[in-house]
Amino acid sequence: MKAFKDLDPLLHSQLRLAIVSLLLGVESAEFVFVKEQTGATAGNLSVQLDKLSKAEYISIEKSFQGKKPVTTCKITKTGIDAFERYVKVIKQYIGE
Amino acid sequence: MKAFKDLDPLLHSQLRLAIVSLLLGVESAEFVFVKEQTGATAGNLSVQLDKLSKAEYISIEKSFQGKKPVTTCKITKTGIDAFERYVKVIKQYIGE
DNA sequence: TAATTTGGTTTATAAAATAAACTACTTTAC
DNA sequence: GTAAAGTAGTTTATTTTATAAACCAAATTA
Repeated sequence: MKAFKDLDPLLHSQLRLAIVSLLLGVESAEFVFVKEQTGATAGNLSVQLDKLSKAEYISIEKSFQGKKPVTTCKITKTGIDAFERYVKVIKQYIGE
Repeated sequence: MKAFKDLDPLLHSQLRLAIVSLLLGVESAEFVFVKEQTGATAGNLSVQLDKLSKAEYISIEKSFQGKKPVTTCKITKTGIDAFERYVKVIKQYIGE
């Protein structure tokens, strides 16, 4: 049974998957960097980071670097676990 | 660069991905079978099959088995190619 | 000091998923 | 034979998501 609901809908989104995948490879990343790497618009990115943050898949810290506001994102344990589950399911789909 | 738009949006949908993945493993499949395997509602399935069919990722044939209408789905070359591209991209995301 | 850039957020619009209602039969029960 | 229930879907309406556009505040540059 390939129940389509098995794929975590929070991760199964073009942009959110790219974000989480990116964050997995780094200690943390700033808003602007994530924006550049994913090619997302700032608005879209802001919304999706918020969703991931509310689910506690990532943590977000706001600070200042000199006078510039800096938004720093970091994946959480919850996020890593969810991603690993997602990978297991998607692998069944792509037959690996 | 993990541009989030690289993931074919037609395939990057919970249900449509499940459908295409399922069809890849069989010669062809009937509506009711796909519905059972994916756990989709008939309405949702009807809509998504239509989209895949319009993009020519699958072909749909309607016939009768005795007196019952039967909708038979089959993946096309276009669908297989699109799926293979999708797999390449998603693998970059899940780090394989 | 007026435009431009930076780093975002908020709000509006477009697209997708889902559910509900409906169609067109067929089968079963009375 | 006819009323109720089942099968195999489609169509339409509603809700949820994704995306884009508009906006804001502060800083920088011309």
